[in-house]
Amino acid sequence: MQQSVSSFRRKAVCSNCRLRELCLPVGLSAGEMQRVDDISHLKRGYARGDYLYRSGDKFQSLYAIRKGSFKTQVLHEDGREQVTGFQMTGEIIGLDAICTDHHTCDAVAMESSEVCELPFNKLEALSRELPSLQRHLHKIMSREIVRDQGIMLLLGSMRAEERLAAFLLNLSQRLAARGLSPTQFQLRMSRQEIGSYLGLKLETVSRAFSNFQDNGLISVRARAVELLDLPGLRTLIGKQQ
Amino acid sequence: MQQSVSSFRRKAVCSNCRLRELCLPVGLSAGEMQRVDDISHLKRGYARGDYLYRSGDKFQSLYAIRKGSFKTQVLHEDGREQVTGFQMTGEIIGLDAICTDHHTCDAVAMESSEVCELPFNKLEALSRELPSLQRHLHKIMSREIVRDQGIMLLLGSMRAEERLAAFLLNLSQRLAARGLSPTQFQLRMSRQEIGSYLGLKLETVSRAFSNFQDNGLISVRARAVELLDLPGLRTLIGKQQ
DNA sequence: TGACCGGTTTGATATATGTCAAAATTCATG
DNA sequence: CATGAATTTTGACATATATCAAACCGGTCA
Repeated sequence: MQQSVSSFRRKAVCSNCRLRELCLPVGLSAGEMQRVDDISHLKRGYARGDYLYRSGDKFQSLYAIRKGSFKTQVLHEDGREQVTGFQMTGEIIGLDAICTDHHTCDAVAMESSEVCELPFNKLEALSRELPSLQRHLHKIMSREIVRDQGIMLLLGSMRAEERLAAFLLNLSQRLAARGLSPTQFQLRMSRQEIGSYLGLKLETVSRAFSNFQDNGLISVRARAVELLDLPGLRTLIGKQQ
Repeated sequence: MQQSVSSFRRKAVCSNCRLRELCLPVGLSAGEMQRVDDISHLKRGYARGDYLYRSGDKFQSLYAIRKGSFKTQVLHEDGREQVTGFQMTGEIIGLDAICTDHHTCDAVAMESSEVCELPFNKLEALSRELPSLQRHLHKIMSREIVRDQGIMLLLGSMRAEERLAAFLLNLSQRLAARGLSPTQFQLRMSRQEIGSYLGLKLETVSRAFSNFQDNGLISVRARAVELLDLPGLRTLIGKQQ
């Protein structure tokens, strides 16, 4: 299942993977962009539940999500597992694996998805030639560190409803950045997965959703969410105790 | 206070900052090592409480801790602050700032400390020339991402005593890697700071310490800690509920 | 040495979230 | 459209951790 995926290489065609719009939007000339395209190749046909990679897999490539979305999760020895992130179109996935040459988490498709595979050796070689690519790669890695710190803050010092509000606002902002509706969307993940990500039990997540709805902040039916009061959600965050 | 620090440049002297032993232990020839030394310079005289950098400061350099230890902390708008890490000798600090060109957290000395400043532009230029340096830099950034994911797991799914056990074992392991006693050491941080890092209140941290002591796992008096039963501490982690 | 002062420990109590269980809803399938 | 499985919601109750408060300790400075 994991490998039931067709893989194309179209050396000649620019924006093979639409990297331009996706993950490398800055500072590269058309010619430089072409060279990144040349080393990347498209992988299509990931269905909900398919693994992009598994914890322990040999590290070869980074992946730019071209369509769809993935979740990443780490498994503790004792069976506990935790979702460490939800990634959507345009985001880069696989950075965790560089340090050990093996992936440290699973990446699982949450819907029908496509990715651009970026062989890391080639990406490194190219970034030695192209300083702006090099800098961009560093920024992507740094952004991941900052993102993780934000989640640490969330997990370490926010209460349940603050966490959910922060989560919804973050989703909203990322959708907006992609030109999608920032107030009306379909969640791709279950209450269980949201809870795992936010360090909460699924019942707590569900109650927080209901509570937001009762207070007119959102409208929610199963996975269909509408954010009715963005400022209201924002002020929720930071309410100590 | 922050800038009451003397800064030396010793171009000619190799291992200016003992980078060899510190943070770049692999894959570089002596000559290559020398070139890293050449771009770095030592900054000494940080006392407990001194800032290495503050959130918002312009990003210029990474820092390799040469002596002593630092904590990093992020501040939420509403005044909440959270410790995101404790860094000790040989560790690299400042990676968060690359993505925005500004630091996103404070770095504060926890004791008398020294660092090697590594101007990032020069480090990037050099790593374009030296593939093994480039790879090493990527590994350092990736390791930080993996470390953060571990903390997310800790904050998201461990209970108070598991968190403290994980914290103590992590300290122990890092001390061992530096040839220091892994079972007997002086904590550099307060219960408050440990609590902030672990997402707990200081009283909860204190109770967990006492509890470990009552169970013969550790011996603790204020900041002096002795780990008496490492396997016991390890089995503590993973005890669901 | 003594007296402070910040940090730490301990106790009593409150509360947010977890747990368990059942009902309700949504989704997939034939 | 009907059936059943999976997910979500809701309720009652349990519990881990937070909160508040007081006592205790250890290092610092006169």
